[in-house]
Amino acid sequence: MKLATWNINSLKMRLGRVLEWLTASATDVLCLQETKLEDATFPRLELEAAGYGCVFTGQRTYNGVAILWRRELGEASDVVAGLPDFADQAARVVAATIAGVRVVCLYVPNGQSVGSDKYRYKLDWCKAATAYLRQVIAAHASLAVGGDFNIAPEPRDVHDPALWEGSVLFSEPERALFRRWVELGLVDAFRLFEQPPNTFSWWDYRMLAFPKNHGLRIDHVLLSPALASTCTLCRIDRNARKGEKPSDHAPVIVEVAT
DNA sequence: ATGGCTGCTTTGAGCAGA
Repeated sequence: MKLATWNINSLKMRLGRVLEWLTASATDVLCLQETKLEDATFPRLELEAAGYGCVFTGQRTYNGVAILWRRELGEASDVVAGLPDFADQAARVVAATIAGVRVVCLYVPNGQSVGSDKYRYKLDWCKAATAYLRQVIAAHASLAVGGDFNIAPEPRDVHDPALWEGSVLFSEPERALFRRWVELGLVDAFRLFEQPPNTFSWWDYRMLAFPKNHGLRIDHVLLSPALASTCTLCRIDRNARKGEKPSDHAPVIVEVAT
């Protein structure tokens, strides 16, 4: 199974790009973040016509997550939206079981700046996510968590770690929360393999960040130990950041056996 | 060349993203 995660920064703007990329990359399951669509306007029929099933939870303007999959894989089961035990107005989590794999799609809050109310919300949200992931790990041996985590785990995930030290996306409390998820048993699929240095998943639209490769690796696929033991590839498709009207994020792709 | 923000919103300046 090829499974990927991609913050698409408006699915309305980029549905065509998503469909082209799904076909070209032969992706089986895709987690999307920042769809920015209410459920009533989600392009379910277009996706089904193209051969993909979808589950989603969304809202106007902000947030919104979805999981798409090739319909040959069958139906999704046990669809759950949101974090249990966390009152959240934002649509940031959706989960489903597809072809025997529990797939959790996350959009972690950005946090805006260290010390802000939004940063506090990010830390609280991540603590609730930790409790949720602990439950999901206990219930599902075959688990993939794909998402925009808005956390760069290590200095090598940041183009200029000295510049970013202490900033939102790379502050120590955020990195500590990411380590908690690894301590629960989740495996950062990207680090299972030797990777080209300076591989990132997000580049600011401003300041020529992409051509200068001034990026961060903040989008991740975390795997349960059983699924990680079958993982044969993890890479970031930098090419998807090119061309007309790209998202500011590139997809992260894994291959696992099911 | 991959190029100097983008998408969204009570349509137009301000917010949010990261």
